[in-house]
Amino acid sequence: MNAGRTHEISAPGYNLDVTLASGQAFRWFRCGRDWLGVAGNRLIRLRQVQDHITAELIPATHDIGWLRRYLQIDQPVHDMIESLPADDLIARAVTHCAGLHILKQEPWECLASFLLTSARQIPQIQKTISELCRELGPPIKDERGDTVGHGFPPPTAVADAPVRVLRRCGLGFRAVFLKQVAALVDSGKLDLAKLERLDTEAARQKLLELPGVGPKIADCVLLFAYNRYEAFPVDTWILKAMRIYYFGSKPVSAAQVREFAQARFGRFAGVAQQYIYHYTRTALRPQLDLAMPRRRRVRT
DNA sequence: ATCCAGGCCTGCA
DNA sequence: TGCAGGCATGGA
Repeated sequence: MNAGRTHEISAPGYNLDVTLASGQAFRWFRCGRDWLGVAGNRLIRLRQVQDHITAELIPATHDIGWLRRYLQIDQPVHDMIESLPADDLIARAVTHCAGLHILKQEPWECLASFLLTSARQIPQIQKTISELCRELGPPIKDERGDTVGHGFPPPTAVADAPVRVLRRCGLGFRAVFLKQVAALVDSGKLDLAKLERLDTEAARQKLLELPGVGPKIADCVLLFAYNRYEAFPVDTWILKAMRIYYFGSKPVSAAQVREFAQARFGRFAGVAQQYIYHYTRTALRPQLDLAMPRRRRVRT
């Protein structure tokens, strides 16, 4: 083993699989028992065995404090969950996703990534982001100088890229939004570090001013980059599940569901959201298709 | 072929 | 304020 290349992290109560598979971050891929991904401009291989996570990093480093922080190893999710109402949906989700943690991602990457999520499926999002990084991201080199991956492109790189290049990565209509937001960050008109100091509602308003960012994406950034655990993103899956479990399948709006969740789940609503989201997508999906079948075209 | 995807923006009532 | 249609692109 090269010095600084592999590390052992004690992580009792942590479930790496559900955490990385739950659609918070889009640069992780399961590789047998391992997870392979890029974070902090390093290629990282992670494997959990019982209460320990092994991390292999390229380039090597002795400082894994930032990785602990990214994974939120010390996050007291158990205590947060205890504070949630123990109703049927929460109980099922918490059991199904035991050990799921909320990551703490770099704000620019998180914002840019979720800008690309609208009206797309997760595998497609992953593919697009991979393309974007390969096209515009800084190369990651191993000790022999070979390129083994790419970091996430900084705002400057995206702001300077022609829309045509972004489109080539598969961004579609989101290309213009991403370029505009990148320019705002690059110029300093949007200071993502400063959002950390604002209260959640003020930060949310700032995010909502951005082109292509609405309530759902803003809440994702608040939750996954700034760890504002009260933020409750309402996507199509959350909407379906919440309608069924709390509204008797009535077609309530996303805004109504969000208001309801804020009141019911309180300061850890976002944690509840991620558990419900992953549970719904993995365990509940077939039942949902049954409960709300796709509309068939009516023949005339 | 048609619908939908971790939505958002615009235009119209 | 609320809602339908449009937006690029690809998978089911």
